[in-house]
Amino acid sequence: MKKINILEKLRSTGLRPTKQRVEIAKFLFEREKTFHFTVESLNKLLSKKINSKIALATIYNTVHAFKSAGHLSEVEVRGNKTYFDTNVSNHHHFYDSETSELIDIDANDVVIQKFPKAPNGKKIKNIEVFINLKN
Amino acid sequence: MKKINILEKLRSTGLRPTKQRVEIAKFLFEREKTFHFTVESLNKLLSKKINSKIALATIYNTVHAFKSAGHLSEVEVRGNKTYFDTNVSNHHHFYDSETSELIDIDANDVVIQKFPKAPNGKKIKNIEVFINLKN
DNA sequence: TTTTCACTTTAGAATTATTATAAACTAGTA
DNA sequence: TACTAGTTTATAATAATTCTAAAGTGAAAA
Repeated sequence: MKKINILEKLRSTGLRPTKQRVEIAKFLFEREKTFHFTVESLNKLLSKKINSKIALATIYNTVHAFKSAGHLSEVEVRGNKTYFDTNVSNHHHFYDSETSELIDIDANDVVIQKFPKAPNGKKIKNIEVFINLKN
Repeated sequence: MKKINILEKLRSTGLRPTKQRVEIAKFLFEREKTFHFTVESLNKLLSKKINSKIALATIYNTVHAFKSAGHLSEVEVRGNKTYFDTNVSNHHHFYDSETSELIDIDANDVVIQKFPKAPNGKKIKNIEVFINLKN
């Protein structure tokens, strides 16, 4: 993935490609594997990686902007921090509470044979499977 | 469920049955249906329900003590608050983000036909299925 | 029954994650 | 080039939770 695609990716979703957004987008999306992070971990990694400092508030703004634009998904994890995932396709997760590490599971690797129908006037938005690990 | 059972329930798990713990335990466990709550909601409900005020820190302490003792389970919900559940058996959840409401799903109502094996030296602790609802 | 002490409660301070504010900055258009 | 809406920034504010240390208490021992 080249820088030009990052610019297009941002513009295509109405996000003005500012210096900070491009830096963050390159860091997040120019990868082979999907990437899981919290705002805190991203902030630390970015401040090591790049020379120019990006304000923490900007990282929050940007991550939320990317999420709203569909470039990131938010992963539910027990605990106080919010995890994000560069994999925005429908998929599931392993969670290793020993290391606080998330691992993607391809949607095709999980088959749910039976599940209840939604209550009263509700519909099912999506089903998330979360496999907790131990040693 | 009678008060004597509450006392036994606490004692059997090494929890000294203090006035506050018994009050909270009665409120949580003397119910027909399972009960989902956050510390904040529990605090509000308790301060309405009972005359003697219980400190917020005590509610935190007690809920965590009950969780460690296996009398409560913690439910993963996207967002900043931690939800607890009086249903400690293996089961799943609907989550209605419109109302922030959790609904239990019996373990028997979900059948997972296929799931990946745990990575490297890890084992699967449990599998949680989370069905997000929309209107 | 009284004493004792480890466990518990409490109010308030501290911490942590996140959001709000408002002033300075800037990408894209006119 | 100048303008403007959108963006960044430092800092303050908020919210959830944990910490602290002093006072209180259940239950075992005397």
